[in-house]
Amino acid sequence: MDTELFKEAEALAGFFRTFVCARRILILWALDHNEMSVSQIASTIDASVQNTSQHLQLMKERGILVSRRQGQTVFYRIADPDLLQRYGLRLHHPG
Amino acid sequence: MDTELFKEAEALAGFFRTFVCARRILILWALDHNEMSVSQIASTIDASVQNTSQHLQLMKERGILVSRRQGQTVFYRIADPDLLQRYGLRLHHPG
DNA sequence: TTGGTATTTAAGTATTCTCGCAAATATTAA
DNA sequence: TTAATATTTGCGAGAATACTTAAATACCAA
Repeated sequence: MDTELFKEAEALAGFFRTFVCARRILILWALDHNEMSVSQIASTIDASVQNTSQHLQLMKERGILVSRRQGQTVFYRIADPDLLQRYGLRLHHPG
Repeated sequence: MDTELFKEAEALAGFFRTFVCARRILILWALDHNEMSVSQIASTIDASVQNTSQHLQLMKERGILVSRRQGQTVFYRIADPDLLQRYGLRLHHPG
């Protein structure tokens, strides 16, 4: 078994761990072509601000989101606009 | 928070749980355009036959793999040939 | 039937992960 | 400084999961 191959599989698996949580997928859908504050996102996905912040941090650490602060408010957005398309993450039945 | 939206996010998250395990990604790479027996796959990904069988069962239950038996041997293959492409699962640096 | 090979299943363990709660930090305004 | 708002962080409980070992099942040949 090739070690390099296993390492690449491990890296890809780690990347996909981002998408195993429904709330994080809802966050990605909310941020599709949008920038939103933490509390706006929390409200949208019906989660606590703390929990939302934890998810946002995790996705930021993995390079999936970026953030900017404006006063007291922190806005998050998707780093790569093509992310949802590239990884088949789009909502299938929008409405 | 729309319940339907949450249910779809949950379904997609469940689907992505398939890809959070390096060995399962290695299995998908091994089966790309190939059909292989359980023991062949186990040998290829350097895992026990039991563990490999468990992963194969899981992916079959989720509709990702299909199998056929020929005598004592069970062969697995990827159900949808476009799966790896559609979900960004391809090996980035093939060698 | 008996024996051999291929695969599946069951049970137990250790690790990982999400979440809620509470406390801490950051920024602004008075 | 003090108070108010927005966000982040630390901690512990409960659930989910990958792996190992051992046993069971399926099929074929003699």
